[in-house]
Amino acid sequence: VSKTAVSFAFNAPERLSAETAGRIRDVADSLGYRPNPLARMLTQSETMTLGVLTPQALGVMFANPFFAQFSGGVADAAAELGYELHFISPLHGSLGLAMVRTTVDGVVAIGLSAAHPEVGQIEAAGLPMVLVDSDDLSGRGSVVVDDEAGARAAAEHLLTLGHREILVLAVDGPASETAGPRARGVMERRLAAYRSALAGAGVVLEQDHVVACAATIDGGRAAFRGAWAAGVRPTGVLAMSDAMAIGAIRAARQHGLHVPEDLSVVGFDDIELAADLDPALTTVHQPIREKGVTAVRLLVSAISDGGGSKRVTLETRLVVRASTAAPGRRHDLPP
Amino acid sequence: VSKTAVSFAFNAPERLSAETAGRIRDVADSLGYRPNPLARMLTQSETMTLGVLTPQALGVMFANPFFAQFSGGVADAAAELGYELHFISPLHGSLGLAMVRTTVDGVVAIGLSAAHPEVGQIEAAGLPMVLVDSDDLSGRGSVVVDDEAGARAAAEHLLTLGHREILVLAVDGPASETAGPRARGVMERRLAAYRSALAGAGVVLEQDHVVACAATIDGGRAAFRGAWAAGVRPTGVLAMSDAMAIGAIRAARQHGLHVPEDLSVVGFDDIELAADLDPALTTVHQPIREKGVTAVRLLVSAISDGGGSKRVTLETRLVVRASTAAPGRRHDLPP
DNA sequence: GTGAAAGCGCTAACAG
DNA sequence: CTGTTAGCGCTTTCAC
Repeated sequence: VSKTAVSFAFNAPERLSAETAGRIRDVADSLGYRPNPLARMLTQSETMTLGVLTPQALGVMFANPFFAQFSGGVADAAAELGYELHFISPLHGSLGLAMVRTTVDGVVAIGLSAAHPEVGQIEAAGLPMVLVDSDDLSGRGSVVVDDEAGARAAAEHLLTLGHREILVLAVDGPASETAGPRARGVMERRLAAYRSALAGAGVVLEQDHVVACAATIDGGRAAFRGAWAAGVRPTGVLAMSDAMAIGAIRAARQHGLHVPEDLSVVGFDDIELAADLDPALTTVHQPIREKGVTAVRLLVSAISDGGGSKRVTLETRLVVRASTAAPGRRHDLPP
Repeated sequence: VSKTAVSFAFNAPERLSAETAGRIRDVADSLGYRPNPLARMLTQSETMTLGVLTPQALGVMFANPFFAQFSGGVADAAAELGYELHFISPLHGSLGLAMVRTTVDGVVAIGLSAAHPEVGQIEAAGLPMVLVDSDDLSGRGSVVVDDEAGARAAAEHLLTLGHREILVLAVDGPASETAGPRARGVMERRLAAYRSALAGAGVVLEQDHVVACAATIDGGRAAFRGAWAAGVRPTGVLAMSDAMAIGAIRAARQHGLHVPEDLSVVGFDDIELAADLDPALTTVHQPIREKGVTAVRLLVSAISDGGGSKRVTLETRLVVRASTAAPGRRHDLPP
C-alpha cells in the first residue's frame, strides 16, 4: 500500500482495482485517517474557498440585516458551486493584513470602493475578484443596482408628498477607509441622485442636512439625534439603508415625534422585515439575495473560465408603505 | 539573499540587520511577492482560522436574524483574537464532506446536537470544538442559555393572560439532521419546559398543537398556516424563535386575525428588531452576541491552553411587549 | 494496476 | 547575522 494508492483511492477511485480502493478506504476509516486538505491545497494551488471581503468589522457588518441577507445569497450560490466561504474583514484595522494571511480562490468585495488600496493589491496578486456596490474603475467584474433610479424615486416621493425640509443619512466607513482618493461608491451615487432630484424642486441640501454614520440601527439613531441637536428640524428623512432608517425612527420617537405624522422616513434596501416594522417602512427595494448570488456566479466563472469581467446592474424600485405621509402638524415640541 | 533571510524578513525582522530586512521587503513589494500562506500553514500546522459549523445551508441560517447577530459576536471575538472566520455548512447535503475539505484550528458548532455524527468525527480528528445550543454529552466546551427558564416564563405568561388553546412552533432541521439518536437539543429542552409549565395549569399540548418548521419567517408562516388548515384554532402561540413568531403573525393576518386581540404570540431570542416590529414582539431575551463571543473565547482558550472544556450557561428573561394580550373575541372567521 | 521519485513554498534546526 | 539542509503531507508524471 503506497502513497500513490492512497491518493488514488480518494481522488480517482476509478484508477484502482475496486477491491484495493475499498480496502484502502476501510483501513483509512478505521485508522481515522483523512487526507490533509492543506497539503492538497498546496500542491493543487486551489482551495475551493471564496472570500467575502468587507470594509468594516464583521460585527458591524452583520448588524445590518442587508448584509446578512446578501451573505445568504452568496452562501447559497457558493455551496451550489461547491465552494466554502471565508469572511475577510480588517485585521487590527488593516484589510491588507487580513488578506495576506488568507487563502481563497477568489474574492467578493462588498461596499469597497474600487479606489481602495486593498483592491489594487488583490488584483496585483492575480486573485479573481468581483466588486459589489462599488464603481468599477478598471475591467473587473462587478454587480451593482440602479442606485440613481432608486434614490431619485425616494426623493421624489418625499417631494410629491410636500416635504421640503429633508435630512439625508449617508453611510460612512471608518476614517481610514474613506481616506485617499475615492471612486464614487454607492453612497456617493445615491447622494448625487437625492441632490439632483431635490434640486429639481428647488430644494437644496445644506451641509448640515447630510450626515454620515455607520449603516446600522445605532448609527442611524446617533445620526438623527446629532442632527436634531444641531438644530435641524426635518419633516422627511432619506436614509441610505433600512437599518439607519429604523435607527432614525427610534431617535425621532425619543424626541416625541410620530412617524409618519411628524416625520416621514424612507429607507433603502427593503430588508425582509421592512414590511413587518412599525410603521411598515417605505423604502427602495433592491434584490439583495440576488446580488449575492450574481456576484458568486460571476466570480466562479472568472475563476474557471478566466472569463471576461462582466458588469451586472440589477433593478431597484420604490415600495411605498406606512412610514411616509404628507407633512402634518409641525413639531413644536421639546428640544 | 537566501530563503531563510526572506522568511525572517517577514516573520522575525528583529533577527536580521535592519538594512537587509528593509531591502528584502522592498524588493518583495516591488516584485509583488507575498509569502504563500498555504505553505506557511502547512509547516506550522496552524491556520489562524476558526470554523463556524451550521446544521443547515447558510442561506437558511442567515434568514434567521438570530444567526446574523450571533455571527457578529463570533466575528468580533475572533477578530480581536486574531482569527479569521470560515463558515462550514453541509456540502451536497453532507456536513462531513464539508469538514474534510476544510482547514481550521477549531470549530464553533451552532445548533448541532452533540449526538450528530459529525460532532464525533470532528472530535475524533482531534479538533478543538465548542458546542453552542446543544447538549454536551461528553466533556466538550459548550455554551447554552437557560432555555428552561425562558420557555417556562413564556408559557406562564400566556397562561396568566388566560390562554388555554396554545400552538407551539418548534424548530426542525432537515430530515437527515434529526435522524438517528439525538441528545436533547435546545428545542427539546424548550418544548419540555413549555409542556411542564402548561401542564401545571392543566393544559396539555395535543400532537397537532406542536408543529416543527425551519427557524425562519417563511418556516413560521408555513407552520401556522398548516396548523390552521388542520383545524387548530389557538389563541396563543409559543414560537421557539422570533423569526418564526414573525412568520406566524404574518400568516395569522392573512387569515384575518389581529395580533394581539385575536392571537397572542411570544417569540424567543429577542432579536435586535423585536421592539421595532408591529406589534412589538413579546419574547424571551437571550444574550445573542454574548453567546458568540463566549463561544469563541472558550474555543481559543481550548486551542492555546489545550484548556479544559468549560460549560457556560447564560441567562434568559421574558420581555413583555405588545404581541400578547388576554384572549379577546374568539375568531369566528373565514377558514 | 501499482510503486518510486520529485517537488508545491515555506519554516526551522543547524552550521558557517 | 546569514546560508544549508531537511522535511510538512500530499499529488503526479513516469517507469515497472
